[in-house]
Amino acid sequence: MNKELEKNYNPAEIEQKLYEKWEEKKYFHTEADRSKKPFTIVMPPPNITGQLHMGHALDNTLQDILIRYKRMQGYAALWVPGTDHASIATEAKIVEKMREEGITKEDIGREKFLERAWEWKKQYGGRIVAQLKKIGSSCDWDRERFTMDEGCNKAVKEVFVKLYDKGLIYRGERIINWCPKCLTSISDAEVEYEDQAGHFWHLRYPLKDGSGYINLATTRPETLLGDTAVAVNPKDDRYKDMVGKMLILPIVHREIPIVADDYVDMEFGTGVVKITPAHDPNDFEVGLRHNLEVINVLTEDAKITEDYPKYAGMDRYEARKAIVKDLEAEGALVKIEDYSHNVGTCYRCHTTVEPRVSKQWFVKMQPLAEPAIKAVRDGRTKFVPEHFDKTYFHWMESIKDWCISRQLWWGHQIPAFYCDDCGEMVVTKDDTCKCPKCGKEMRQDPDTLDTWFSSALWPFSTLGWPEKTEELDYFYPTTTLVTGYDIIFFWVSRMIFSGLEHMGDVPFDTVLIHGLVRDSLGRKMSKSLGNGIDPLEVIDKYGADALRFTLITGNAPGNDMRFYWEKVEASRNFANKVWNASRFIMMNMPEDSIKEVAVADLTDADRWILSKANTLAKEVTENLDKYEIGVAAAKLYDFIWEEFCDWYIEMVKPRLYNAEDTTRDAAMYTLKEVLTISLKLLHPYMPFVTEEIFCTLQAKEESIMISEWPQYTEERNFPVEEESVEIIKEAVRGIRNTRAGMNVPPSRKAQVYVVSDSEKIQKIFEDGKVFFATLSYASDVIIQKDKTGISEDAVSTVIAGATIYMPFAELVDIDKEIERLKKEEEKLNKELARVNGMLSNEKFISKAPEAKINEEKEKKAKYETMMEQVQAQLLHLQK
RNA sequence: GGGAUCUUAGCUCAGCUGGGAGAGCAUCUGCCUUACAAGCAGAGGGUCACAGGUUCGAGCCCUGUAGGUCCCACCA
Repeated sequence: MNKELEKNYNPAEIEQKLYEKWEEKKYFHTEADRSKKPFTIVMPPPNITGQLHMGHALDNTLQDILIRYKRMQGYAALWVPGTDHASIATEAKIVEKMREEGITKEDIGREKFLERAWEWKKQYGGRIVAQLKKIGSSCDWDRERFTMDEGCNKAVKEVFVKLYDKGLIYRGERIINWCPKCLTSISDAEVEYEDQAGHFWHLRYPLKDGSGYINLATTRPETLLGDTAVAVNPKDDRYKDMVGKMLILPIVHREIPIVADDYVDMEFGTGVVKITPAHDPNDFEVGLRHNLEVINVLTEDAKITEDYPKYAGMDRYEARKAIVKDLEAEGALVKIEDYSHNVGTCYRCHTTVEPRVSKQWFVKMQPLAEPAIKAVRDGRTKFVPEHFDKTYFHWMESIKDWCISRQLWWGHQIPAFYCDDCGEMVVTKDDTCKCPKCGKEMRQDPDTLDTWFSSALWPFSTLGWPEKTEELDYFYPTTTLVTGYDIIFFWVSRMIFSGLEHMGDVPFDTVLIHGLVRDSLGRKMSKSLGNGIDPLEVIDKYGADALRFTLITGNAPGNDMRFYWEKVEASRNFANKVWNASRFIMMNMPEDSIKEVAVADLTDADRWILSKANTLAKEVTENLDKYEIGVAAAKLYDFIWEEFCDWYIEMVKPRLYNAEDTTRDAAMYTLKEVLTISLKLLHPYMPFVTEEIFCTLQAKEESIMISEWPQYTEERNFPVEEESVEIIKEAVRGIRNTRAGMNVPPSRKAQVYVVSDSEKIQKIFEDGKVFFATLSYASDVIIQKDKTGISEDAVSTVIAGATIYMPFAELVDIDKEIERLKKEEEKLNKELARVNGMLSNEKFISKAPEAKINEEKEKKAKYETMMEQVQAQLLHLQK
């Protein structure tokens, strides 16, 4: 024994050390190298306010697996990391912190506020980066970016000015979604709808001429203050005569008209809608069509304005109560109904959003969306799983203009300047601007841009755009984008149209979509529920490899998964299995290096496992190329644990323990070879254990990270040997089964007779005698062509072409043995019935592919011989 | 209202282009066999939601039904 590993794998001690080594050696750094093919991933930038959660852990594990795999395959594999300034989230946190100190934004002013924000960034921006390192992310930290760094700022301005000049960015007074808590506009995508229990207040508005009333219902009585009309459907006979008449608005006692508009659904309610253009997007549209006045009744924090002294200063819900009370007093309230409806809330703070008319900046979406839809339709960008393209199309096809201005300070300030004297406006990349008309210093628009405006440029801004860099030329378009389905709208779609618009090409070939990590009850992990599991805690307890493996196994792309500690434990056990198999191999490794062994000197068992490993390399590679990451992981798990550890290592033990064995070198060679292949294939999934073992095993090599990815080769394909070993495995399983059924402990060895008249089978067992004996707990293996000399009461097991007998000294329970054989007979009968059914079906014979037919014929022959053997044995025992 | 997706063992989930139902955990029975008890050898357990259809053949493809999850949508 020359190299020693501890009995159990202890990740804590190893991970930190290895990560530091990798960073030091610059393995993560990638240059544009024309002799290689590029493989590029840009990391979805986590928010600087954020802490690593399971979503990040999953997202980054997937990316790291792909990057490590491609790097080993010899690609110039670049993974660009970075963080997002997250304007609204960060600003909210800073404001909150200031509130605790008793100060407001306005108290300190924009400049001082931004100083605080940068301070915050300095303090917390690094936190998430450190956490990403903990899970083993092999990103190129030399290229780390920030959405508000100099380069990104430049890109943002460039894009803004370019789109403005093309007429694709405009400023206008529109009704937008306003968050009364964050005090900013938000885009349509940032509104989350939730069902809320509310009421339907049925009101009646009197006609001015005193000829009666019109009944209508509303969920928001307080907006009545801003009503400037009532609308009915033009086809509605009930109200035909009333169109054009005037109503007296209750409480306010303003005269408002009855207008006819198609928007009104005759079937719904009374078929009458009150129109409040300032506080409802549909009403706004109706207002535009009928030239109605827009009366704003709410302040920016959703309180009634000074225009209505009785309610001034009340927030919208207080005002609602007061107004309902007054309506009742005035006799305008008909009835109140319970009603559940969909209410828009702010995706950040979940305050009910208030539609509000204001002057904002917008991106004109139609011209940008069209090529973006086409790009995905043409397959220039593919979603995995594919069906997410439907989500994308649906959104893109019904997209409205994107409100990009925010009434926030933390972010990219809009590069538009106004002249306070003459009202001139200039959009420019310059930091300051003089009025082209009157020469006066202009004032920059105080608003900032939506956070997603800068992240939309991420795939090219991080590579140097708008400069023409070598990186941009070489690494763009990026290869794969890995992200959750929850941000297809926010981010993926915007990157696609931005890439097409500014780079003239899609930003990535493939979008790999993953689901959410939920708790063990299937609930979303959330702060408010307190059910979140900290990935760092998992790493501390079980290691990063175990966490990574847990997150990607047993899960198909795009599907949500549940987090179970038991699953982490199973993954940890797997890491430990790999560790111990390696430990075993190294314990038996000779001091001097292992000899190269010629193929001719390999035993069937060696060829069998080499062949299996060879196939594994092929399959894992194919699976990874198809983004079937979980499937590949399962294959690795099965191969390493079952084939390699439970079978091959056990097969090889007698050869290792016997110094005289002439095939000892071949065994050592094969063990090391298969272990190395396994480690390499496993490395993208479990980078730490594999590196630690690899460096001990392959003393001459620097790191598994930069070693070569195993490739399938014809020379390692041994179908004949595979078949032979599988026959012996079948015999071993039969023997173990028989023994277990009789409760014979492994320590109780027995003679094992292999009886077969097939020379081929005799030879297989002759060649595999050494390991067959160990695996079947045999004291001795005797191979012969008939039953000569085998005790009458020997128990048996049947495989195709051979019957295996185990005479035990003591009496065995004959009845039990008969019962077991009968069960066997029954099973074979069923199989034969199935095969015969197929083969006697004329249509099957005429239509099924020939290979399939032959396969079934072979099975039939096999079952028939087995059946004969079982029946012979039964007959013998029943005598 | 539209769309997506799911329904497979007690639980959580895999199942690639249609060709004899799998894993992990749990349960049961034996084993401290000198790599690993975080282990080894066995066992039990499934009308693949339901109903049709296509096919020689369906967990997989098509249609419908039921239930769950999610997304989108202006029904006041």
